Amino acid sequence: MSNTLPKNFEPQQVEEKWYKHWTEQGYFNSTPDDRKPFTVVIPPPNVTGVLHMGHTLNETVQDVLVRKARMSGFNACWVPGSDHASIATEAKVVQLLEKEKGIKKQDLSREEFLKHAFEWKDKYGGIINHQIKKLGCSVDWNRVTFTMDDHYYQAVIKVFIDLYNKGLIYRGARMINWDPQAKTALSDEEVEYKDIQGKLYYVRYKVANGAGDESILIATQRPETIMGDTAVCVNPNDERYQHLKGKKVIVPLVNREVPVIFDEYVDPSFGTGALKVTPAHDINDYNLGLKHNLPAIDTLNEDGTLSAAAQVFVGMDRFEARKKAVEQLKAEGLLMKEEEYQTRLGFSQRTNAVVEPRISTQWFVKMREMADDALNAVTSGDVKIHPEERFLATYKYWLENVKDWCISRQLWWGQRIPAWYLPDGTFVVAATREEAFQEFQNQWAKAGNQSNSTANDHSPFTIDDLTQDEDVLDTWFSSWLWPIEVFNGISQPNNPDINYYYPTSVLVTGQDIIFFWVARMIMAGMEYMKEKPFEYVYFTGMVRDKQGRKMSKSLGNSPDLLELIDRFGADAVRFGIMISAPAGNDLLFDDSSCEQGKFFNNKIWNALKLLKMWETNGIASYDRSKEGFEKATFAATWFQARLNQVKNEVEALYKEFKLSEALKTIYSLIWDDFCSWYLEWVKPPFGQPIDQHLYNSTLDYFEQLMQLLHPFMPFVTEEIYHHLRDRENGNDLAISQFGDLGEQQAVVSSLQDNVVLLLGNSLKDAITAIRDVRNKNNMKPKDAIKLYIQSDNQKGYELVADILAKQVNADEVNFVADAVAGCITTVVGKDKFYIQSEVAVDANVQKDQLLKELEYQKGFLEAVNKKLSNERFVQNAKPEIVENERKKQNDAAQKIKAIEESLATLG
RNA sequence: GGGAGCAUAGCUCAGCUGGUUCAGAGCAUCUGCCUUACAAGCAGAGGGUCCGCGGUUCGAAUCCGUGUGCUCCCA
Repeated sequence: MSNTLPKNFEPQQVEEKWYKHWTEQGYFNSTPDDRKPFTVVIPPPNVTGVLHMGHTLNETVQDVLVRKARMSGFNACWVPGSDHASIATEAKVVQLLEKEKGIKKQDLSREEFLKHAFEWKDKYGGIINHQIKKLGCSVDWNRVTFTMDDHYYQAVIKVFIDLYNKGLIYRGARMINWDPQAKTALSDEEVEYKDIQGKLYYVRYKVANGAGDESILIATQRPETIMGDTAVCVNPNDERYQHLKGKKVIVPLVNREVPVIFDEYVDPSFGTGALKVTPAHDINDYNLGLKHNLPAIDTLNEDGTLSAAAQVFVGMDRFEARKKAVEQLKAEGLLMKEEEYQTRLGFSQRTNAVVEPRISTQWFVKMREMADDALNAVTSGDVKIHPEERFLATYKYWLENVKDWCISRQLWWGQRIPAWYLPDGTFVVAATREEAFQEFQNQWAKAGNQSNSTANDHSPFTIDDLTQDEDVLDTWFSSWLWPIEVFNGISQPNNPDINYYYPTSVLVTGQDIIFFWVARMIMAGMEYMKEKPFEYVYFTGMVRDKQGRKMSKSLGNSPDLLELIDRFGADAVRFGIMISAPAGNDLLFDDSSCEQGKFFNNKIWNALKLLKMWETNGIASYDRSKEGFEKATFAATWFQARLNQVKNEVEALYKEFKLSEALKTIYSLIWDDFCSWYLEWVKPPFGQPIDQHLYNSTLDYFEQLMQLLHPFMPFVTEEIYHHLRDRENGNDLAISQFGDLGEQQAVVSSLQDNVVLLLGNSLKDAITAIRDVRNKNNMKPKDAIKLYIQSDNQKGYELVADILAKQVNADEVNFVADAVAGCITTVVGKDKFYIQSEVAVDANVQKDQLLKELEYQKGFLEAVNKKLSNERFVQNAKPEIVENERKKQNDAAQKIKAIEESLATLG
């Protein structure tokens, strides 16, 4: 331990040193034992991504909870890992291959592409882990899991097969959301809707065999889909179109005759009341088509260009085709009107391409039953959501209205769907080609095709005829197993880890993935573990910039985490994000809060320096009477009481997940109570030795404060912990247990905590009031005063008189029974303080102040009197309330008396 | 269109089951201090019709209704 501490706290060296030490000691590694587990699984970030401020918030919250649990007797286990993020990663790999190596995806085989993708993953996947380390996260690095690890891959396949066998997965042609850029299907949740200024086109459809120019006017937003029209629909009650019953109309551009159908679905007041029906390209039209048995003509290719079926504009992009279609309709005199129209369009969450409703054969999960289980888990209170009021309703609504989940993606990066096809299109679901072949044979045999010899393979197909489904599974179809499979719970059911760590304790995540992930994890948990995956879900808010804008790459308003850590230190960044993060609310993040954290580091560091200086100056052991001891150690007695009080407050705040409040409370305890009050109270005169009791107590308190703060700011606290006292190897704050430090209180006092706290408050109030007087009267800090106290509680003030004298620079403190002439008076509560000074004072200043106070107290008293004279109040209010009012009445009267007396002495 | 939430000091927010220890905190502002832990600091101070309007109540920032404004989710 050295006394040559640097002027300021230097985070860079300290952080690296401690993180290395903690991990080398294995403090973050967990294996099952007799203690209760506290399990957290990290929401796996995208493997190729970097941590943004949202992650920073999430990881910090988790680390706070995990460290707190580790220090509270739990076997804390925090599992890190990452997600393969199929669409996002594949898009990135495709893009980079083209840019860096000039390779196109279509020129690669599946195997070649995957090889590139894994290379990419190995190269960039480490960034996230590095960032998590830099932040100080206490994750178990022995448990790093990736959603494409072998065991995880197998688990996903196993679950797919199981759900298929249970009839919960099916394959079929449905209207799905198609991303023409990524060329894959999307789930409903992957589509984001935005308000767009569009146009409504009024197009004339001629009536077939109609008299002369007879036609029907149709309003559409998508004239480029006209070629796919297979009917025109009107409301059966619409007077205007009764005459069209049984008639046909001619679709423009392609001149196809289609029927006019009648359905109440059509809103007669919208547009012209006539709707063109394009079953292949609109979900509502699709449903109408099913109902009326209409053909669906798919006029689009998978990349969003027009297909041969469109007959015109073939190969043209859909938006280009829209322009052309409008031009041509105009030329043909069929376009009657264009009008501006506010509409909502679906965009792909990943590529931001306009999503195309498309009929396509995909794999789906039936959600109804599993959704019910997931709903029960939450409504029964088994899984508790924080903050509940905000998210419970959203959660319920989604689950009650859940639709089947489209899980197939036309991509290569991900778990390949374990379905095997024969050339005729029939398929089986099986983990391997061999199993699939066996299954086919069984089916073939069962169907009565008994082989006529002893040979076991007489089916008309060979194993080489089998082809595997080309598609992979939605990323979330693997993520939903996360809390189970990070402990190998699917691949090796009932292993010791899963039995010990599951269900996990708390899931910390953003509210934006409540459906994608949280709800589905609960489903998977209930389905495969018959138990919830976590006890609590804690939703953090969204991190926005100072102006309230969402942080995003395109706006460039998201700070780089490593750079922030570089500038402020990890503790300061953690402080910055936590201090501005009220539970569940969005938070406006600004660098300045990190700066505040840095200042805080420095403040603590300087308190350490002060203690080191005392050590150098010497420690004295005084012999004292009991009274003398209590007097000398009042500050310590008070701080002990205050510390106990705050510890309880913080504990309560943790229980409610009010982490930001907890940090504020600790911050204020350290800065205000410890540094500003306590240390000043016990500080010996310059160069003098400090009382041994006080010194030891101060060390104890400092230790406990560091322990209290450690979950939030692990590095600086660990560093200081080791500076405070010499520690044996293995005695580190990171694994210290709450309650173990400072249990044997250094200062034993006969005074009750609440008495001490009250007296402490009076002392603080008196100091502040007297300092205010000094300030207002322009006294220099060096100008000493003489102080006279007139109080009912002389005994109490005697105990703290030395502190008071020091804090207000009084060279004399006396107790008096009457007003002292020639003094400035200040009234604190019922007590009067007379300040005598050499400096000439302006009586008006304090007179004004006293008058102001008098006015307030009189108004206050009047209000109380009014209340107490109200019979209905006295009758109806609770007795203790009335009693309290009487007390207030009495207090106010006394205060007024004290002030008036003081005013009298001023003349 | 359906649902949820929010509105308190210049800014960001606390205020649990209604009652002047309830009108608060942190930033920001102003004043005075380079006091040998810390000027990245210390000591003080000022600042609010608790969004508008109704209601319930002895009593409303708090409960109810309504209007306005904002945010989010869903179609």
